[in-house]
Amino acid sequence: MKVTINDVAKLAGVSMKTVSRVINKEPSVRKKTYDIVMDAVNTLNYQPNLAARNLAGTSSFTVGLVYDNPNAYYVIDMQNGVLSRCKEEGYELVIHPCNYLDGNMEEDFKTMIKRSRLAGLVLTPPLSEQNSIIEMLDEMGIHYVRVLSGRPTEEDQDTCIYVNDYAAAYEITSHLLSLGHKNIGFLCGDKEHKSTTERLEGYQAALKDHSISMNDKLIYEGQYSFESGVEGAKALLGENNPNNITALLGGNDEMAAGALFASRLMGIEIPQQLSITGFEDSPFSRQTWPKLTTAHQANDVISQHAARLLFRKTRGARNQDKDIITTFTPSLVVRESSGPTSA
Amino acid sequence: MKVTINDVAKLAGVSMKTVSRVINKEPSVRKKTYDIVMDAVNTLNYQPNLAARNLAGTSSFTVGLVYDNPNAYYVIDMQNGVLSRCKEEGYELVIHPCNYLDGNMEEDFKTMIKRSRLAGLVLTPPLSEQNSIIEMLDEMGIHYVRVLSGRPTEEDQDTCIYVNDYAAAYEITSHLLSLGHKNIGFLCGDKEHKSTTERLEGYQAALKDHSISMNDKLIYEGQYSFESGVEGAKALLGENNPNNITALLGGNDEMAAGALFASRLMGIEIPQQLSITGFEDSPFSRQTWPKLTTAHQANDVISQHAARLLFRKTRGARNQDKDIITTFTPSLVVRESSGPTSA
DNA sequence: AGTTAAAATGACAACGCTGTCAATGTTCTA
DNA sequence: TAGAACATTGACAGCGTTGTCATTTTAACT
Repeated sequence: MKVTINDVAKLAGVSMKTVSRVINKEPSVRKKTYDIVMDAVNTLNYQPNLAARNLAGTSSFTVGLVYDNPNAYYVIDMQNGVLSRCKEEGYELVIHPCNYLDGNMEEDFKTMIKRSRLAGLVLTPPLSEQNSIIEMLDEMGIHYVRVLSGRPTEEDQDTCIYVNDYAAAYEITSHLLSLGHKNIGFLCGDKEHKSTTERLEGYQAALKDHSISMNDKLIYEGQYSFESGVEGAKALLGENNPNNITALLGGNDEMAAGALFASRLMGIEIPQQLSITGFEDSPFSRQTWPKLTTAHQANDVISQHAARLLFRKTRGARNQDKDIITTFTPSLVVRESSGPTSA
Repeated sequence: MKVTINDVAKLAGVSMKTVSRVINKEPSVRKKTYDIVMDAVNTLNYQPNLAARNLAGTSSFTVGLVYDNPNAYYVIDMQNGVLSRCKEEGYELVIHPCNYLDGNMEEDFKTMIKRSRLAGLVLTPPLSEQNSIIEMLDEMGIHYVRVLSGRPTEEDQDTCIYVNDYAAAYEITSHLLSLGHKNIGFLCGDKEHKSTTERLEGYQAALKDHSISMNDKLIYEGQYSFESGVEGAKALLGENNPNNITALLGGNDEMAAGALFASRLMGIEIPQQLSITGFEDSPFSRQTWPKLTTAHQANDVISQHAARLLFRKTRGARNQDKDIITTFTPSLVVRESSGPTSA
């Protein structure tokens, strides 16, 4: 029933070690031998045992995905992306949700790493921005790849995948400007997050390029949550909309949905009286009324590339994956929540 | 740097095997010895190596979570529940998203199982309902626990966790009835799913108990998706609401949100002209306008118990966890989407 | 063909743990 | 208090791989 490397070796008439070489795609195996072994592998439907591989080898076949993002859609997409690569490469995925508020995160990490020696980690924002964590990992000598909000100017192209929120925010803002909006509010996330400042800067740059002066009163800092979107919209639009805002940029889809909700409460018609945009294009940007104009972020693709980058690092020479994209720019998706100014 | 069982044994002045006994909580270790060993474990901060354990032992320390549910919130909750138990018990979790449409699911399963021998699987609906899968697992001799929609009448209390959708649907329907609604529509999911038929029966039972006759025209079969919720609401309410429906039961929160969306399109005020209810209490039932009345389903708790049940099976005598709940009934949460009939 | 270097393969000991079974200690019985 | 019965511990092999290093085969030269 259970097929081991020995069974394959016997059937192929070679040594155990040669089979090992074949399944690890090591060089210096004659083509002919390779084929014979692969035939045996296929006939027996052999699957190398992960535990044995992890135990015996210097490198491991387990990668970890670490996240502290409360957004379920985001997490699932990241998981699926990494998982799809893992499957192809014969790796196993260990997921590690965590909470930056928990003081013992460091301990937690160490435990995880001791228990199953890891090939490396994929870190997702906002946790991937925490320098203390990066330092710890460096100290421990753990490989990792970070998914970060940022612009391709930087050069850690070996350990980072960038999501260019700046450019995306610029594009969304430009979209609103082209619809005639002048007073555009921004419901941004927590400023601790890099994505927030990136998106904010993109927004500001677009305004500047259209010669529109900045107004801090149009910016509300929330926490990327639905609730804070509600609060933000109320704060910016309340008391008869003193700043005459005609469009609202949501820091993400949830905040935009919150703004939509608040608009309903205040009797504001969307998009006739107010345009609202989201960010991320999570499924629920299509499940609001009206559907949200947003920036599509291909999280599954992003995480696939993160995994590929990790594998490239991990396996050094054996794997020189060249087509890894390290910068992604979310792209504008126009739906019903944005429209021309009525004025 | 790397602490092994041998280091602990040396420090404690006992044999490797005794340390093994302690960390596995085997009986027949003298209290005094146990304490000495545990002291050594703590001083060295020892973490048993999972790969070695899996390789050497007859039982494994890896459990799998299998799902084919597209609902991200649901999946995350299930993951977190199982994960929290795994952490406590020193197990590792391997997640396995899959697609029942894929023909090669069986192969996929086998591969996963061969690669890392598993202690067992937690199966979630609707995949947990597929008899072919259960048979396959039985054949392969793999332990599993199924999370299923159903009522506690059945007796597989050793391998199943039931979610009593029947009772929950009964409760929601009763809620609507008590608000004065007589013509209550039902936007149900795919009838292939057990949850659909359970919810449908609960709805029908409630109507019956209130002496309201059934009307098939009030039932629309969708696919538990937002889109099908939109379609269903249009179908039932279109052409001037021929059946004079005043309340709509959504098969889940997404369908309810779809119905909400459709109502907007049709100019129907919620809840003044129409009450709409969801099912599951996923985060987005709080992110619609108005917020959804729904049935709260504690998915994380459910999956924790599923994991506990699996561990009990797996470890036989060593673990006689007695407080495992095997039946959960989602409970009514009243929000703004339901109200009294205007009539 | 004879030599040498390089490429391809194999033998065997790890990896860190658990299972088996034998060897001790301990407690109880008569 | 001897002897049996049981509780506690330890020695050692083996889980299925990979790393190391020795050996054989092939290719590349004179």
